[in-house]
Amino acid sequence: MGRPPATRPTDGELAILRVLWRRGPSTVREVMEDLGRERPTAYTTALKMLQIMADKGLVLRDESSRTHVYRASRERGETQSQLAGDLVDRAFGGSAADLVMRALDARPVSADELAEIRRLLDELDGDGGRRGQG
Amino acid sequence: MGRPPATRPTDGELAILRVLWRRGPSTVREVMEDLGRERPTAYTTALKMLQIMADKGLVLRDESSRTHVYRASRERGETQSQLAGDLVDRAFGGSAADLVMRALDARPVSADELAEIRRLLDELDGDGGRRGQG
DNA sequence: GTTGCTCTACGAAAATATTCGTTGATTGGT
DNA sequence: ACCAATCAACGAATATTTTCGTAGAGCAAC
Repeated sequence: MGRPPATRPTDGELAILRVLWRRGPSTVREVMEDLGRERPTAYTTALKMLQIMADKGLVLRDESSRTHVYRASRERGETQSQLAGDLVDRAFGGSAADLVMRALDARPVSADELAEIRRLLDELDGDGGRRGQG
Repeated sequence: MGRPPATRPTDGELAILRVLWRRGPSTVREVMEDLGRERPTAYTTALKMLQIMADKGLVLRDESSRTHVYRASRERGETQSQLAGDLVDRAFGGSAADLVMRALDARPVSADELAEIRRLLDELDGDGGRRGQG
C-alpha cells in the first residue's frame, strides 16, 4: 500500500529520490548503477530501499512488467518544500527568512538566480503574504 | 575530547542545540526540563546525549563545578549555515537559490523580513558574488 | 528441458541513534 | 555521623536505518 508520507525521507531515501528526480521512472538496476557513482551499492540494497520506500509511499511501483519501474510519488518541488519547511522548524526557530539568509550565505548564487529571487520577493510583497498559484 | 564536527547533528542532537541556543550554557537538568516541554525525557537520556555530543565536539562541557555546564561549541549561525548548505547539496542539486525559493514558498515571511532579504541580495549583487564580511 | 542470467521477496546482520536503569560519588541538612 | 537528594558514568535495551546474502520464479538461448 502507501500511506501519506508522514515523515521526512532518510538520507538514503533522499539519495534515491535524487536519482529518480534526475532520471525519471527507473528500474532497480538503473537506480543502483546511478547510486554507484557516489558509493558502490549492491543490487539488493537498492531493491530493498525501493521496496521500503514504496511501503512508505515515497515512491510508486509499476509492476506491469516483470522488471518493476519506480518513480517518485510526489513532485520534486513538493518534497523540497517539505524539507525546507522542516528545516525551518528544526533549526531556524520557524523563521524562513533566517534560513533564506543562511542559504545565501552558505553557497554561491549567480546574478541570474538573484534576479529570480527578487521576482519572487516582489510577488510575495504584492500578495501581502499570500502564497500559491493565485 | 572533541573532534571537529564532521557530520551534521542528528534530530535529537538538534533538539538539544535548540535548547542551548535559547538558554545559553545550561546544566543537564535544565536541558532535560526544557526538552520535556516537547517530549518527556528522562534525566539520564539528556545526560547521555550531552555526553555523546561532547565526544563529537558539538558541545563543550565546563566541569569546574560538580554540576557540569554545557554549551554549544559553535555559533548558532555557523551550524545553521552548515545545515542549510547541507540541505542544498542533498535535496536541491547544489542550488541555494532553489532552496531559498522553496523556503519562501513553504513558510510565511513578514514584510520586514522580505525587506531584510532584499538588503542581503543587494549586498551580494554589489559583491559580485563574494561572501563574508569583506 | 536444461543452463545461465535477471528479477523480486524475504530475512537477518550491521551500523547508527535513542532511551533509560543502576551504580557509586558528592553534597547539604540535621 | 547519617540521611535524602542530586549528580556523572556506564552499560545495555530498544528503535531505526542501511546493508546484503540466499532462495525461488521468470525468461531466453540453445
